[in-house]
Amino acid sequence: MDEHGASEQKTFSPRSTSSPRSTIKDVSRLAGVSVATVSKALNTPHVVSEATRERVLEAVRALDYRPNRAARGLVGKRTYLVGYRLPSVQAAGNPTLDAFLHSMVEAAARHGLEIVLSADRPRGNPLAVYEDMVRRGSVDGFILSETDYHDPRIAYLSDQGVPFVAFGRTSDDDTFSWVDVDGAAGTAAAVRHLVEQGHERFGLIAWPEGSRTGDARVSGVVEALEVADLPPPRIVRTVNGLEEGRAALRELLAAEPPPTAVVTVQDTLAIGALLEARDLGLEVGVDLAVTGFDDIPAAEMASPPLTSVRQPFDRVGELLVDMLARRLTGHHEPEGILVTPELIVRASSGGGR
Amino acid sequence: MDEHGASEQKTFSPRSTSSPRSTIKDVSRLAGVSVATVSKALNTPHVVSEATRERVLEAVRALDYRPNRAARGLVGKRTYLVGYRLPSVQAAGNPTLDAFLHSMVEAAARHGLEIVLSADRPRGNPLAVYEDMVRRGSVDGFILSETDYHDPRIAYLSDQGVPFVAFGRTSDDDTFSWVDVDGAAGTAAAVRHLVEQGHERFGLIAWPEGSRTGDARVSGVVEALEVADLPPPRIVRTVNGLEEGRAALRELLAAEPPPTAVVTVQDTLAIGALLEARDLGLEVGVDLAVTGFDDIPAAEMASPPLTSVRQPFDRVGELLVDMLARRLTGHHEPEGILVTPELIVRASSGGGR
DNA sequence: CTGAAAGCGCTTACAG
DNA sequence: CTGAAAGCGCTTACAG
Repeated sequence: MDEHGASEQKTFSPRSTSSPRSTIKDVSRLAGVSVATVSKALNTPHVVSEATRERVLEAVRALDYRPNRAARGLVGKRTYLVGYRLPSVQAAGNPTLDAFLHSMVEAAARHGLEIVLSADRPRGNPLAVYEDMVRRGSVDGFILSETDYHDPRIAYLSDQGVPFVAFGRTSDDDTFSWVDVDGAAGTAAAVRHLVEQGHERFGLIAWPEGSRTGDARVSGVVEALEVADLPPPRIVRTVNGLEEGRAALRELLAAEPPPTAVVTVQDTLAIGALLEARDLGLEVGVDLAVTGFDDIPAAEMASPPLTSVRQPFDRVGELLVDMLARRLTGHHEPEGILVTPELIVRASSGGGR
Repeated sequence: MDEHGASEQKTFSPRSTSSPRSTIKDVSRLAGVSVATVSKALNTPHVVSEATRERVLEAVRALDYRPNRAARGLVGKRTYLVGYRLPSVQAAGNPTLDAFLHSMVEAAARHGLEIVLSADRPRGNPLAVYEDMVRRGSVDGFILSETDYHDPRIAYLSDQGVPFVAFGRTSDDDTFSWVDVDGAAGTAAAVRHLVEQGHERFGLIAWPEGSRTGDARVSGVVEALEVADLPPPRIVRTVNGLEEGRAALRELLAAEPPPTAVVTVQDTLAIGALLEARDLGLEVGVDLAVTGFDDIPAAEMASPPLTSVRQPFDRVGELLVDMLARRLTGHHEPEGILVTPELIVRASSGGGR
C-alpha cells in the first residue's frame, strides 16, 4: 500500500550518534568556568562579565545544552508544568477542545511552560487527581475549566495555596482569577438580531436550570426581550441531543400562536430543531428562524446553515495561561476578564416577515 | 446572574490548613526508619520486613505522602511524562482529538504516566519542539500522530534512542512500534456495502495523492471494486471542505453515465456532496448514495444522516500508551497493531435500485 | 533486613 | 565578578 517509505527508511538513521545529553558540568568544563557561573550566565546574565557570558553561551551552543527539567525543578521548587483536566467526554460537544488546547499550549510555550493533562477518574473523589498532582509537586499550578457553582476544586486549591485560574466565574465576588465568556451577551445578540428581522414571538430551548453556563444563556434571552419590550420566551428545557431538539421544537410549535423564532442554548439542539422543522414542512430561515450556540463544525454544514454564537476559545486559552503565568511570577491580586462571544449570522435566522 | 455561589464560597475554604507537602524525611521520622527504608518499602516492598513495611505505609497514609516527581525523576532518569504534539489545527476536522486524548490520558494514568502537550511551532524546524524536550530530559518518550511518509521525527528519535510509538505506519518494514487504522479496509467496507445495495458505477472524492492516510483510503475503494468485478471509480481529487465536496460532486455527475454511488475520504467532503446533490434536485439515499469517513458529529446531523467509517480512536490511544509503557519498561522489539474501522450505516447510502 | 553515603543536575546564598 | 559548598528530595549500590 505504500512502497514509498520502505527502502529510504535507512537514510534517516545515520547510525546512532545519540549524543548523551550534555549537563551543566560539560558546559562549565568547555567554557572553563564553574558550574555556578554557567547557571548565572543563563539565569541572571547581568551578574557575570560580558566576556564570561559569551564564552558560556558559546559552550552552550556547541553542546546544544538545555538545563535538565527535573534538576531545575527540584532546587527551584518549580516544575514549569501546568495541570489541565480534560473535560469529561460526555460533556457533549466540546467541539472546541481543539482550539482551546492549542491556544493554551502555544501561550504556555511562550512562558516556558507546558501543559500536563489529566482525566477525571470515573466516579470517586473529583479532587483526587488534583490532590495527587499537588502532593507530588508535579505542576506549578492549574487551569480549571467546566467550573460550576460551588466547584470544590476552587476551595481545595485556594486552601492549599496552589496557583490556579479558572475558565468561568462561580459567583460575583470571586476571589480567584478567571476568564469567562459572556453567555448572556451571546444569546442577547441572537435575540436582537432576530428582533431586527421582525420576530416578536420567541421560543427558547434550554438546559435544565442550575448550570452556570446554561443559566447565563437563558438570562440573555429573557433580558434582551424585556429590553425590546416583547413578551418573554416560551421555554422548553431538555438535555443536549438531536432528538431532544426535535421534541422541544414540536412542543414549542404546539403553542397558540406558535413562536416564529427559536433560540437555543446549544447547536445540537438547534440542528435537531432544524431537522424537525423540515420534516414538519417548514422552511427554516423563511417560515421559522432558529439560532444555536457554540458554532460547532456541523453548524456551517447544516441546511440551511445555522446562525450561531461563537465563543473565542483561542483567546480564552491564551488569556488563562497569561494570567496563570503572572500568578506564578508573583502577581497575586485576582483578576477577571469577561470575553464577548460573536454572533455568526447564517441563513437559519431569516424570516420574520 | 448567579447569586448561588456568592455567600457559600467561604464554606469551602476552612482556613488555610495548607499542609506543607510532606517529604520522605517526614515519613522516615514518623515511621522511625531511615529514608532508604521508606524508599524501599514503597518501591521494592519485598526487600523490607512486613512489620517495617506496615509502619512505613501507615506513616505514608498519615502524612498523605507522595514521592516528589522532580526528585524521583532526577535520580531515576525517569520523568513519568510522555510527550504528545497536538495535530495542527488546520488538519481539518480532528473531530476526534477529544476521544483520542482521553483514551491516552486515561491509559497513561493506569501506568503512572502523564501526557505533556506541545504544539507545532509556526514554520521553522518541525523537530525543534522534540529536540527541546529531549535535551532537557522533560519526557520519557513520545507518542507521534499525523505520521506520514518519511517522517523526520522518526529518524530523529530513533537516532537519539528516545522511546516512541507512532499512530500510523510509514512503510511496510517499519522498525518502530506503531498502531494504525486500516483505512483501506474502511473504504472497502463502504464499497462492499454499496455493492450489496446494487450500485455498480462509483465515484470517489479523494485528497491529492501522496498522503499516507489518503492513499490507503483510495486503494481500499479501488481494490474492493476489483474484487467485485466492477469498473474502477471515477476519481476527483481535492482538499477538505464543503465547497470542495460540492464541486467534486458536480464534476463526478458530469460523467456519462454518472455514478450512482459516491465514496469520499472524509466527511466534510461527503456532506458538501450531500448539500450539492440536494440543490441539484437529487434525493440522497434514493437517487444517489454517498458515504463519508471519520464519522464526525456532523455526519449524524446531516440530512439524510451520513453513512461513514468510524475510526476507533479510543482504542488507538490506549494501545499506543500501553505499547509505549512496555517500551519504557524494557520491552524492545517493535510491534505493530492494525485496527479495523467500523462502517456506520445511515440513510445516505441507500438507493442503487 | 536496615541504614549511611553518594549522587542525580541543577540553583542559591555565601565568601573571596 | 567568580567559585566552593550546601542542598533540593529522592534512589541505589554497598556495608553491616
